[in-house]
Amino acid sequence: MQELTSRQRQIFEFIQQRREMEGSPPSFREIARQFRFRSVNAALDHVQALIAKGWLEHSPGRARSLRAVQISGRDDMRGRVARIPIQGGIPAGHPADGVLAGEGCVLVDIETLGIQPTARTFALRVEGDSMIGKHIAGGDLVIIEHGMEPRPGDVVAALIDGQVTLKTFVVQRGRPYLRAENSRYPNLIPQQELQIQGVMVALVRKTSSR
Amino acid sequence: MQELTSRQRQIFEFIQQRREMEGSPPSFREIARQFRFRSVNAALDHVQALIAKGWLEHSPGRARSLRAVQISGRDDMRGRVARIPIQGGIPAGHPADGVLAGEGCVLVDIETLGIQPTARTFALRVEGDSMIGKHIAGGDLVIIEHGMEPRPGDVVAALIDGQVTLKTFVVQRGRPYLRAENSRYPNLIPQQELQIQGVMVALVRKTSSR
DNA sequence: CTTTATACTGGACATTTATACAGCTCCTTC
DNA sequence: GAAGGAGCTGTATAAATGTCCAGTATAAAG
Repeated sequence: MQELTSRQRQIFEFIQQRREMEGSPPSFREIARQFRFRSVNAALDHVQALIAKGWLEHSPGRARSLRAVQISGRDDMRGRVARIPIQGGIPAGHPADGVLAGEGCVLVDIETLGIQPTARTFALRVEGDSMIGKHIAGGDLVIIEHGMEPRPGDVVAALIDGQVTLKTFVVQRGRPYLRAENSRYPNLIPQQELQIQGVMVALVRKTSSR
Repeated sequence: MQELTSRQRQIFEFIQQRREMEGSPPSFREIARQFRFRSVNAALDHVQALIAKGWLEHSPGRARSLRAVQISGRDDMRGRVARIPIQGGIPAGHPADGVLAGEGCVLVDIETLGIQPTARTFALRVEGDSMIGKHIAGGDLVIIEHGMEPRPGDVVAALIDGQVTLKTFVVQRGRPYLRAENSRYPNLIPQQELQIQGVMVALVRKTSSR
C-alpha cells in the first residue's frame, strides 16, 4: 500500500473520525466544507487518490459509501483500546483481589501509550501534590502496571499503612526507598519489606475547568 | 425505551447489520428492497417508529444518517472512544487548512475526559518545557479543542510565526496576552491579533522509559 | 523544457435519497 | 361497528449527493 501525502492523510483521518463520531462517513461536500474547499472536486480527487492507493473503498453511485480497507490489526479500534479499571480509594490487600469504590473504567489507547495491558493493569486517581516534581498533579489519572519490576527512578504505587501512595522508587547504597517529589512531603524508608503495587506507565489528565 | 414489534426488530437489526458489514447504514430504498417492500414509505414508517420509540437517531435531510441510540453503561466501546488526529509540526494558517506531518491518531476515552469531540478536536505533541509550571512536560500529548472561547487561565495553542506554541491565556487590563509557564521563556504580547488555535481540554502522557 | 502528480476552482447534470401526502388492509380494542 | 395502530402501496418533489468535464497553479521528475 502506497504512502499518503500529508494532505491525503488528513482527508483519510477526517473520514475515519466522522465514521466513528456520526456513524456514517461524510459526503464529498462535507469533506470539502471541512477543509474549506470551494469545489467538491478537490474532495473527490483526494478520495480517488486514497482509493487508488488502496486505503479506501466505495460503492459507485452510493451516498456515503466510503470505508477504509481493513488492514488486519491496523486501524481497528477493537484491539487498540483496553479497558482499565479505576481504583478508588483504598485497595484492600491485593489489587487484583477486591476493589472498593471504583470510579469505573478508563479506555486507554494502548498503541499510543505503548503499554501491554494485562489483567493486572489498573488506574489510580492522584490525590495531593506529593509528585508535583515529576509533573503529576492532583486529579490526574495514572495507569499502573502491577507486578512489573521497578527500576530506580520509576514512579511506583506503594502500599503504606493500607493507603496507596505514589512515589519515586530509588535505590541508595543497595537499599530501596521511596522518594516524594515535593519537599513538603517526607521520603519513606521502609521498615521491613517494601510493598510495591505497581509501576506507573502512563498518565491521563483532564483539564478541570470545563 | 418502548418495546419493538417483531417486524420493527427485524428492521432495526438489518440496519445494525448493514452498518457493521458495509460501514454505513442503509438508505430507505435499500431497506425497502431488502424486505421486498414495493414502497419506500414502508421503510420510512418503520424507521420513524424506531425513532419514536427511541431506538434510532438520524439527521434530517442527510443520506444514510441512521444510527442506533447509545445505551449508556453498556459494554460498548464504540461511542466512548473518539479518534483524535495528532498534528505534527507546523500548521500553516487555519488548523483545518494545512497541517503537516501528522503522527496518526490517538484514541481517547471521551467519557473519562469529559470532552465532546467534534471534528475540530485535535492533539499536539508538546515540545520543550515552556509549560512546565502547569505540569505539562515535553513529549506529552495535549488534546486541543478548536474554536472554543478561551477564558483567562486556560492553556491554549496559539499560532506564532507559523509555529504552534502552548501558552496560558491571560487578560491584563483588558488586553489578552500569552504567558509561558517557565521563567526561562518570554511571554508573548500580541502585536496585532491573537491567533488562538484552540483550548487544551486534556493531556495524555506516556512514561517514556518503557 | 516537457511530463507527471498533487492540489485545487467552477460549473453542470443525472441519480440517489429523504420526505411529504393520500390512500389501503388487517387486526385489536373499546 | 367505530377507532386506532401497525404495515403497506403509489405518486411526487426538493434536496443531497456522486460524477463528469474543463480548467489553473505548483512542484518534482525526466
